[in-house]
Amino acid sequence: MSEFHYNPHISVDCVIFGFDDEKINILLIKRKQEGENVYALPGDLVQKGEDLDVAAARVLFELTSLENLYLEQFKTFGSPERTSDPVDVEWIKSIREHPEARVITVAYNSLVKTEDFDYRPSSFAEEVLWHPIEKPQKLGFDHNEIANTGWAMLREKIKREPVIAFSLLPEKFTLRQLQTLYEAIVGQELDKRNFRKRMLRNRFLVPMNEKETGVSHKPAQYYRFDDLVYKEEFAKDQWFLF
Amino acid sequence: MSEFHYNPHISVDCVIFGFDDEKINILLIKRKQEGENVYALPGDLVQKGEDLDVAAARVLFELTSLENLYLEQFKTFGSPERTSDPVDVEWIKSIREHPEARVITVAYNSLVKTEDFDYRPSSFAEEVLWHPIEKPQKLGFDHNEIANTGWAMLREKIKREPVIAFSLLPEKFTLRQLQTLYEAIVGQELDKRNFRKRMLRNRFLVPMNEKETGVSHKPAQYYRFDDLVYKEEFAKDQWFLF
DNA sequence: CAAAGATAGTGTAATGTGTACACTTACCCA
DNA sequence: TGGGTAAGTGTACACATTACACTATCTTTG
Repeated sequence: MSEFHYNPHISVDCVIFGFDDEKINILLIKRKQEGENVYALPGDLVQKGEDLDVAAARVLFELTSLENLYLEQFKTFGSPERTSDPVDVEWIKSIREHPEARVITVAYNSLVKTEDFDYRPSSFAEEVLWHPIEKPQKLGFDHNEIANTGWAMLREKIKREPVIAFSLLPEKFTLRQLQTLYEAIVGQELDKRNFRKRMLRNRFLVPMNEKETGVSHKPAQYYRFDDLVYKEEFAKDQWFLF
Repeated sequence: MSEFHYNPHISVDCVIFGFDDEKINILLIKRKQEGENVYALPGDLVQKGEDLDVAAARVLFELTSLENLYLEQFKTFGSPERTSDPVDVEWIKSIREHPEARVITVAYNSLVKTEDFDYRPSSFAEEVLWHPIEKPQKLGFDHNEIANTGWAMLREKIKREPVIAFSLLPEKFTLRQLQTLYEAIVGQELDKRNFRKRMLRNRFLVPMNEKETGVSHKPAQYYRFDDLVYKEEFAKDQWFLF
């Protein structure tokens, strides 16, 4: 796809969250410049006539082969200086015709089930990796600010609408996985009995006819998230808050 | 200021909220086109080298002469079709050199104390008016979508961070005014005693040595909002939720 | 095959929070 | 001075949150 198809002034960047049964990670791409590694968020210029949400979904699809992911625009970054670091300018020169142009970027949060994820090389990513959100990592452009803002927005949002957390879990999961996920998000340990009590009164959490196998302790019940029950009964209510 | 100074691809639009002791209004501008009135949100193209937040503050200042208003970016609208209604195209032609350009707009919510407000004519507004947020009004471009989204975001935000409501009230106010404001925002009546009980346990709400005068009933105590006390003691806590 | 190791799974009592509800007070005005 | 009007006040009940310790069930190993 030639640059002719792109709007050189607008890009999208994606903060893609995944959960590895222990902590929250974000997906970074690595670009190679003269031996030094520079990490960045996946993103791309918006194409001419392309809607913003579509552009973000396209970036995600090119990277993960996944469609219909949880995707939410959270903020637009437009500082005139945001792409003027010399290292970044050099990188832009290597891939675009108008490196001097001011680019405003619309940032999106996305949630993926790690089990579904199988990344493939893409036009803008030489290498892709999961990076723990809590571990500092210098990123190119203003991507540190973007990632930090996205993470803060996600934590706020999940308090208000905890159901989006299920986008980070496999189809079947144990209550222990669910609790670990919430602990990773709110950043503190939660009481097991109270957590279960609150969760299990939500009817959209349905037990499956299946238990863990191959574990050297009492096997856990598998549950699934029933989207229909949620929409029918809980859509308007706030069902619990931390 | 000539168009030379503007970035023809990015604009800001402001949803400006005010409270008239009864209901919430938003500030609209009226443009005159061949006798028919078309209403729109105040907004403008972003200038070259101008930060987005600065552009929004500039639009507000040009319209209200007020600075340091509550101002929060809430969403960016970038549908390729958003400025293609014939009536809007005609309007754009009359004020800009490149009417065909795709313009992406960054939308901001703003809160003003109506008492401070004294609008003046500006380059983009022939006439300015307060319009009740609950009363339907067709707006140009995609401004209905923008205003509705802004209102929804404000209502959500104020549940999480109720303190921003004080940006809509005068320096001194009664608890009745405060309650009416909350009722306008949440869209339902609240119990007087419970409302007071919850409010008065917040130490940043401080009674003044002053009461209402000239009312034909028991005069109400005036209160003020103490920003310092709020920041010191309540910044990290959620102090109440509806 | 029995015991040890590991995590799943369970209930209750105390405290705190939200909700519903009706009368008295203080001022103005006629 | 009495009537009109909105301000201001407290209590009882229901519900939600919190703190906390033992038993159940599986695998592994000696």
